[in-house]
Amino acid sequence: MAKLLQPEAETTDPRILRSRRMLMDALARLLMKKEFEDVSVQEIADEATLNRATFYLHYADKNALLQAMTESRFRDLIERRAITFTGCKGALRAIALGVCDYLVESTGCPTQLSRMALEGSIIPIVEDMFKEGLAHHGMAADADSSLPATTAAWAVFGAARRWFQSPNRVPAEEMAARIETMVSPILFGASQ
Amino acid sequence: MAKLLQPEAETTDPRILRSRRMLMDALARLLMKKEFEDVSVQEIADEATLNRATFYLHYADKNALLQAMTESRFRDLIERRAITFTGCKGALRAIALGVCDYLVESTGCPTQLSRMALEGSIIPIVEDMFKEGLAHHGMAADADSSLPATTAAWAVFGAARRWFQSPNRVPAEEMAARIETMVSPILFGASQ
DNA sequence: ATTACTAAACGACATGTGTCGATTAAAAGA
DNA sequence: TCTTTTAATCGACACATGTCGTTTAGTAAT
Repeated sequence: MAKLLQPEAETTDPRILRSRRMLMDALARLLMKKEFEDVSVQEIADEATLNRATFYLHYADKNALLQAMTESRFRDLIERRAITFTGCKGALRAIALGVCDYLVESTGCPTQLSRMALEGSIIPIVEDMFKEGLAHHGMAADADSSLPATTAAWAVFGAARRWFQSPNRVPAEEMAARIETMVSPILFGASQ
Repeated sequence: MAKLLQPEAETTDPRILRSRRMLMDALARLLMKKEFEDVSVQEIADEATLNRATFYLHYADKNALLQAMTESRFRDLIERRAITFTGCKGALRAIALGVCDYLVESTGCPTQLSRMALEGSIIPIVEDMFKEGLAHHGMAADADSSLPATTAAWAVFGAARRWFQSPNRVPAEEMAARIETMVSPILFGASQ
């Protein structure tokens, strides 16, 4: 495993940003035609009109690209909706709805999801939002407050994933409400 | 992807059982020396004193073997403790403790866990236990009762995983109790 | 014991993976 | 403008992956 270029987005070099954007876009385009497992690094590089070696300057393998792409696009969706977890229940529902909608609009076929490791990119983001919200709400952001954040994030993702893969889906809004009901005791305590 | 032999354990042919057992044991031995990512199918086959092609008769790739091994060993642990989810809170705590202990005793180094997809094998088992328990408890095992089971399973695994990766772990028993407190409203409703 | 069945072994193949060193070219500062 | 820096390209390499057809040998039933 050779070292990559700038670890994350912490760069302003237009060449780096351009290459990463093109790789993500290329993968997104390929995923509309075939399954992730059947996409090779060579194909991604070709689709992005980049050399295969350039791919490895940025990502360790195609899974790392998938992770980065998922993270970037999920962040976009959250930002587009201007969701901030203020620590209220409504925000929890909005986040759950965001996860549901993201799965629908990003993953063509539900069967694909099972083989893709999206949890690694989505859950940490949701977790951070919960942590921020709980900190804003007065609770200190120590290890005690971050355990519920982690647990709630996994619960939300697991529920949304299950919903997305179920044959007859109820509307996303209804699912988000049910997730809120189930998950809010984790964050706010069983009393509320 | 060629088709494999008997889909799962539904075989009595001693040759098949022997090969699978040897492959799982070989992988377990190799994981004590190096990371999963650095283990090749050839190494696994050599360690198991089997031909590499024989590996592919049983598993699609090394991830599939890891999944099968994890599932088998986690089931063993549950069975050894004779845990049955009767629908009571105590059973939930026992299951949470089982997941915590499994992570400790099966995964050498916590950093390995992040790159391994164990959730795919552990969560479904926990989920099934929850479903069974809820059904026993009178609730019908329809889609409505299985959503909490899924959600709770993800929550338990996420919390246990976080605990396992944290630097200064509290005792597993204490963690199991905290998981029980957080997760039980998902299964039993926020009222109880 | 003979037979039918089929898992395991073996060698070989095309393709994909990850890395390397050397070269070219684009970005940014003097 | 010139210079420095470093990303991108290119060809090549050793190795891993997944599959195939054939042969060997273990299993189970007659």
